[in-house]
Amino acid sequence: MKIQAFDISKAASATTIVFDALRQAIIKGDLKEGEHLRQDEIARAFNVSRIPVREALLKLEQHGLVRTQRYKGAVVSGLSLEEASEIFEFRALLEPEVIRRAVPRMTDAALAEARACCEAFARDENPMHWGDLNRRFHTTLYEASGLPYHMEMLNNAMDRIEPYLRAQLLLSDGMNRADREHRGIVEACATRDADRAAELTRAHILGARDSLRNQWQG
Amino acid sequence: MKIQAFDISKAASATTIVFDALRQAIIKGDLKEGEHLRQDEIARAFNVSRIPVREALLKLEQHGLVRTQRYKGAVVSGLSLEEASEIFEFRALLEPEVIRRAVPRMTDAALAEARACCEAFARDENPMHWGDLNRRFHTTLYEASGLPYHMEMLNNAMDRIEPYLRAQLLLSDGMNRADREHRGIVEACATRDADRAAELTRAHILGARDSLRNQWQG
DNA sequence: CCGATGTATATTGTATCCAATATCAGATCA
DNA sequence: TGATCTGATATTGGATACAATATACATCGG
Repeated sequence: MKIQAFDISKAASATTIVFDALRQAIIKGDLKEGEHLRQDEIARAFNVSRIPVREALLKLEQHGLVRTQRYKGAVVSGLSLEEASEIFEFRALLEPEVIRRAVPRMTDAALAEARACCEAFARDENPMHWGDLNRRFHTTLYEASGLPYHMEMLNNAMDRIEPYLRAQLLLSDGMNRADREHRGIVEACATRDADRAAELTRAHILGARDSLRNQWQG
Repeated sequence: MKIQAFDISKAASATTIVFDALRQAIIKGDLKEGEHLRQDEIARAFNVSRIPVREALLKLEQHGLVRTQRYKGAVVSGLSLEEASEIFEFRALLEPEVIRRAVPRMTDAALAEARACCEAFARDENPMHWGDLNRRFHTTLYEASGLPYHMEMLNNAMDRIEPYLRAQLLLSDGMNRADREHRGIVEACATRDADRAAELTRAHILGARDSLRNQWQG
């Protein structure tokens, strides 16, 4: 077999295409908090019937990205400061443990990739990319943990606070500080100091939460 | 208004009815790991079309209770020992922190209800009720935490390991030990010793994980 | 007899249609 | 004038119908 084959059962169904597009739009902030998502409108936009749209909206609701009310439809669900803080605290609980378990099993390739993320993060002028790079950085470091359930929960949590994360990076010092802290975490991993990596990760996340709080409350 | 009114928009849609029923059936073990869930069959059983059934299955998939493949349908998804262990560890990370935050705000009524759960738990002869009572016990203690996101994640985690939890309680000493540990946790809460409550909770969960591992591998 | 291929059936994915409910503008009445 | 009722329209929930795909079985050639 010379042809480039792949598992077609994982190919995109209409539902997943719509879901991915809407998810991106919400996370990236193109669809804003409180905005109504009309099934008919979305269906026309994607040239499908309302059925896959409804299923996509259902998935978005399960992910907490929209809220729906019977016969009223779906609206993009923002987070209060309290709710966002709680999710940062959720991360602050999980991620230190995840990285602690990952450090002993981390390959040099993973470390190299994490460093590359740092570089790209520091160099990239486009704030729209920062969210992605930040996420790739953390995911890269966590992959070796062998804790897929934790990772899934974290990805979900990240989805919900991504707009806040971006806002926080846009602060005067947000970007520089994140960069500094990221490099500290990588170095702790490189020296196989799991406890230190965990503690730095915890401080990194709680610091982001505090800076968010200060920003919002003035 | 003398009539007993309630928010009808929260009334059960066909989708939620089917979802709740299937969720219960999976959690209670009536539907077993690997079993196929045929849309048509379920639709006939509930006397609805396949649309609400599909939406229920989608929700179950998001909760991790079934796995679906395009054009192949949904099967009840069991957990390997590894996966179950990881979820216990997830709980062991979250629940101590949740109870720590709940202790200072816990009302006497909540403590009384938790104690009542203990009593009912110890007295009830029907193992089918133990899972529910165990869950109500923990939920009661956590409610005052003011951490709804954590609670939601925990409820989801509990759903997935409920069959394992029941199996573990059925062990010779499982039930007695759980009862003892529960009472210890309540007393720590009653004396407002948050750190002790957290530590006991952690030990309680990790102990359950270990006993599960021994049972399965031994 | 064995494996490959074609065909029938079962099952899921999606489109279209109808019913139930919400929303909003105008009419009605104090 | 202003609040309430009433219908028209918009929108969602659910049912039915059709298309795409998988699965099981029969057929055929060797």
